[in-house]
Amino acid sequence: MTTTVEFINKLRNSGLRPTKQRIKICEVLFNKETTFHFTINDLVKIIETEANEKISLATVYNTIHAFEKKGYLKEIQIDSNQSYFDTNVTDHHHFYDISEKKLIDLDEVDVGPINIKKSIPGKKIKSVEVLVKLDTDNQ
Amino acid sequence: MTTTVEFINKLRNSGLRPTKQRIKICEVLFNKETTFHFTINDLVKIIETEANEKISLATVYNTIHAFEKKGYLKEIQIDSNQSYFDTNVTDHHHFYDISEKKLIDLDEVDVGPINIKKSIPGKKIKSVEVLVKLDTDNQ
DNA sequence: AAATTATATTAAAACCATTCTAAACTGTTG
DNA sequence: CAACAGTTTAGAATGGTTTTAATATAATTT
Repeated sequence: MTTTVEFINKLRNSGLRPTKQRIKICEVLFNKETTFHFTINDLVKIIETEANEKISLATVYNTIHAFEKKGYLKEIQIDSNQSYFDTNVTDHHHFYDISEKKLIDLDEVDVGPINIKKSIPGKKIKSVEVLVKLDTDNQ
Repeated sequence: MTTTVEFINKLRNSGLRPTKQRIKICEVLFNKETTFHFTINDLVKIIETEANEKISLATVYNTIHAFEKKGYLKEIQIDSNQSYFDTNVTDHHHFYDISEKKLIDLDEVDVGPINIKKSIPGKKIKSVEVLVKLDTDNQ
């Protein structure tokens, strides 16, 4: 449980003005028991229902991108035309359930270490992402 | 080197009518020394310059999706708003060079086996994709 | 606490990759 | 060759995301 004041400080410390909209989005994203995955559309709906408020789409996009840049969110890319975001910013991989269009976290131990043996001169590895696609198992 | 007749047979055998456009796209995609990665935009440009022909965008999309469904192409998803395709349909992973927006193949041996230790009831693993993002290495 | 400045929000328009539409065209089959 | 089913096409539509430029709000200065 994080208080509004703590979100305000967190925002200010990151150089983001603690506006009403940003605080609301913080509360919606970072006051959950567990981390979760969402699309922008999901988030807008959550804000409308859970918080019974309306934040313009542009602001939602701006805020999410600002939070991502600050490292409070991670973007995950799937074979889809929309972006998924994850409030779990620790290093981990994902299942993607194709039929339900849902992401499921994989712990580091579920995948094991991945050691990339090839390297490209002048380039360094920024991230290693594993995406495991799941299908319905009809025997 | 594959002849036009061979492409015609390949198409017919897959239940795809060998139209002028599909044959041309086969030649552009599958008559190269090596496999490669491309976007729809890349492909349209290649057709226009290399083959000096014009195929409507809708046809290019239709054909690429048909080829993908038949297993002649693989789609690769990157943190981008456009799809990449790969003429290399063997099991392999990728580097993604962020600054150059280019994909580079990783052989199976460059990554090693990945053993997913978690499973979801009623779901089976359809694919395991590793994407290694590369940044410029300025020491 | 008012005035000033800098930043954020907003609705609506623009953007752009992709898909759809429906009319014209082409390969196939008998 | 006629008839049919599948294919191509230009242009319109779609939908997620970004831009615009006017308005509002937070921070800073006076």
